[in-house]
Amino acid sequence: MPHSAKPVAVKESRSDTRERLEQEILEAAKRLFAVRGFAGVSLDHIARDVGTAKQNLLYYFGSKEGLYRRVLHGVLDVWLSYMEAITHNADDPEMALRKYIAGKLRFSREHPFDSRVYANEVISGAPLFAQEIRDRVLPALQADIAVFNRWAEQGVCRPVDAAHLMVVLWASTQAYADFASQICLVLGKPQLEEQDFAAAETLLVDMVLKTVLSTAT
Amino acid sequence: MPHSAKPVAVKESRSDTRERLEQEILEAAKRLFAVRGFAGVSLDHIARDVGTAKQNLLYYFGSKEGLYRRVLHGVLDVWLSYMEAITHNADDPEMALRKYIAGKLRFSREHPFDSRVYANEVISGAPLFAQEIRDRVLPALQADIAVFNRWAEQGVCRPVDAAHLMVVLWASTQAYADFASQICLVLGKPQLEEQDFAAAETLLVDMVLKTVLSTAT
DNA sequence: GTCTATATTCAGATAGAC
DNA sequence: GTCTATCTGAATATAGAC
Repeated sequence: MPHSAKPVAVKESRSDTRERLEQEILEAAKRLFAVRGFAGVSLDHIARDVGTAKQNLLYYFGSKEGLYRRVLHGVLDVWLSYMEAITHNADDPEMALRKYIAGKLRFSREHPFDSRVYANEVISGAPLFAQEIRDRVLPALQADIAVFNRWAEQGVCRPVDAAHLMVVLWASTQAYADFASQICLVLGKPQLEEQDFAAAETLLVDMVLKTVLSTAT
Repeated sequence: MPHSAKPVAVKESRSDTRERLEQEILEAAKRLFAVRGFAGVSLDHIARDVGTAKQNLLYYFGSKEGLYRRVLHGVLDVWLSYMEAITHNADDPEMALRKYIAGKLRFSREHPFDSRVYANEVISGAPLFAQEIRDRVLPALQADIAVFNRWAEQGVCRPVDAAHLMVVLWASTQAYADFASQICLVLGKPQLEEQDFAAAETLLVDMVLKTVLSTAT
């Protein structure tokens, strides 16, 4: 590219490069934090993974904790984007539940590292994450629970303990990311395949619909 | 105690002291590893917690990894002791499932740190634990799955995907230990109480029995 | 068996040249 | 903005006195 290119274009190109490198760093950090936890990963570790020096990570993110917070923030963005099925289908319980389960399992399949970073943080008592969970996750969960309760009032579904049902759905679907290594051992295969997620979805949908929609009280 | 006490008694008393201190160290290490992970805890940390010096931990356990392995081994002992409900009630599906769910929830309630150490290790891909899981956990799980399949053959329960049902049970019950901090946020209380575990048990038993025992195919 | 002292490695973070 | 060099603290582990 000739040096006569417009300064604006050059500037954008440079900031694009920086943007891309930042994203690469965040992705690598996510993968490593997911497996070894915050304390188990060094900046050197991450830097080598993306082919740069740890000083650059500090230049970009200020500190290791700063980098980790950025990772957490991105994880939560992804996490929340898969959470909207229930409130977006509030007029059709069966559809809402089917889509919610399918979406959460897709999250586990497509973003296993995000799921594990989240799990690690929650297991630790969410020391850095608590406020963000309170501000962003809790409202989403409570909206879902409110929808369940409305369904029960309207008589379109059985009165269930919505909070605990959410725990079951949440734990069962995320297990296919967080505890994949053990599920693989049980299934006797090196890694989970599409059919395993399909089988999980069939079972979970069956269980939940039987519980929530059955006519018997 | 006079010095004329029998040497054997003295010896036993001393090894008892050592035994007790070792147990104290293992308990403290378990609590800390559960929350901060293997890399997130230093020997100093653990030593201060039990009121001794880190050199003693090294004297007792050889290395940090040695201590961690001992913790893992103990965790697995506890974990397995709560797993026997299904094979011990193989002639009564409803009883077996009720007892299994109740037992796993009791494990989460009574041994939350064991559960979290186990979870941390599995999320990391069980680098130190894989062999022991293969040798001790897998046979137990496969025995449970075999019982399910036998029930289906005998027609006393619906043909379910037993492996995935185990995942749901396992994940849902352990969530009440591993993800307690988030469940507390959702329930709006500082910590889980007996009634929360009771509500979880009611819902899970309801879901599983509806799925496994309902007459419709 | 327990304590003091220390060797050694490695981490996060900073300073300064370019 | 990126690199080399370095500071500082902390961690595992060992040696040796008592």
